[in-house]
Amino acid sequence: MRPLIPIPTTPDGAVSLQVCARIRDQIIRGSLVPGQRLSETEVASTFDVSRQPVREAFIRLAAEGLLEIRPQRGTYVRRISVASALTTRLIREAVEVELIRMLIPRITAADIESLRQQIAQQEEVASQGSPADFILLDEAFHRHLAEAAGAPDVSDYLEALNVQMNRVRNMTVREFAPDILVAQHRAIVDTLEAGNAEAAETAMRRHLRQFNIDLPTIVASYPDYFKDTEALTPHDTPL
Amino acid sequence: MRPLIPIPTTPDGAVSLQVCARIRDQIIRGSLVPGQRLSETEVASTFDVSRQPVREAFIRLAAEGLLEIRPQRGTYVRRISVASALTTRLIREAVEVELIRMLIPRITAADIESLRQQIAQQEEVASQGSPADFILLDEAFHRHLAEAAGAPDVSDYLEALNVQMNRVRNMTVREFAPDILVAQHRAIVDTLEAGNAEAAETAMRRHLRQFNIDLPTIVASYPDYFKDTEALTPHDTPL
DNA sequence: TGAATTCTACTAGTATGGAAGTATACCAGT
DNA sequence: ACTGGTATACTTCCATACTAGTAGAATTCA
Repeated sequence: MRPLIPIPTTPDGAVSLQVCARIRDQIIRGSLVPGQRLSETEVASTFDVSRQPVREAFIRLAAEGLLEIRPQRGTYVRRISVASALTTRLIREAVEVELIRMLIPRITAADIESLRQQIAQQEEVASQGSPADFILLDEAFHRHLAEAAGAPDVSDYLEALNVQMNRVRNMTVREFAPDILVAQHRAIVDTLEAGNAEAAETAMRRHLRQFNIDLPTIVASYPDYFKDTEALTPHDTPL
Repeated sequence: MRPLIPIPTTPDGAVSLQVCARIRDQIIRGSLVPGQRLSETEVASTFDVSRQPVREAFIRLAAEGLLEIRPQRGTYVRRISVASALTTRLIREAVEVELIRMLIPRITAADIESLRQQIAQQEEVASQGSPADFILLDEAFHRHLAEAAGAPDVSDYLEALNVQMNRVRNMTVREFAPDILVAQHRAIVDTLEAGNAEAAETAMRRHLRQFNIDLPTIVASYPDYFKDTEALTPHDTPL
């Protein structure tokens, strides 16, 4: 089995939570690959703790949809469901479009400026940074949109929805082309600055549907990281 | 402490999951009230199992947002956050409006008929059934809309989002006026049948914003079932 | 009387042993 | 060669004992 990367001091509270955080990180960043087996005993000895906290960490991660516990059989890193990735993307599009609508009448010049600065940062990281770094900036961008729209809490839910999609992005370093996303971000800000509601909505939809364009290639490259691969007939028409 | 209702045979698999399911049910149906304390030992002896499976059930329920585990202190039925209830409602509105848009071009006569039948059932239950029964019918109605729109999986996510809102409905039997909701359902179907996209969208928004109208009264009646009560300045304008 | 302190009875968290179940390798019989 | 049974080495799950940390009552001291 592919070894777990050893701990570099996680100064959290309960051991169970520390283990949970570390494994979650490794799954999202892709160093634990979908389908891989994780044994309670093995992880316990790796982290040098007893089995119980590991078990509880597994339960939490299973609840988050990152692990799959098959009773008396084994625990595995959950494969990414294509169907649910498509569904969460659809939900995200609906919500972000709504945010755009709320945003149009109340966006300020300061917002525009801040967003442009973020895009500049994204441009740098896009050329030289890792996908994980870019994802952080991307989330910050969308979070700013939600805040400016007057519904900051929404981004918490959106980011939770995005976990599976981010796993995809992180494991496909090659196929991942962040510069396209940066350009789309810029298009969104341009239309927002112009106060053109319809164009902004379209720009946002096009941006989020990029995922549907990329997904088939990725699934073809890493078929056994996914399940439900037959679901690849996205219900949305390309904008 | 208010006693837990003893088990009436839950034929599931693992003990941990049985306990989890029973407690979840009691929280959602309101027989375990927000803020109430739940001791691992006490629950364990009530269900006549050891502490460990109870503990694991608690972890699951905490991940679902139904319990709050305060380390070394105690475990409590989570109070309902007004802020997050408002946020989830907003998200739901965005998604259901998107479903309406997808639905308009593809809805069939059979769909309309089925929806009307469901409304007839709702009318019966509204006058004599319990909130829990009505909620089931309500969810079925919205699920049918999602299926007809070609995105059946969306309802799974929506129902998960709705858990906290349903807790509110279940504990407020008095204030709960399902006949208003039935009328709103009928308005939605009417506009859908007419093929009027804009009107259907408006009808759906009005329907879902009913929650924002009801919430202040409910919070005033049961203040200590909530936290964040100061968040009660909903960001949406009444349609 | 009042305030600080210690003691006690809780709590959740962890460690460990063993029970029940599953998959696989091995071997016997056809 | 192939099928069927069995032993074995796993797995997750549950029970129990113990640790550590918290809240509050009782006690002590000013």
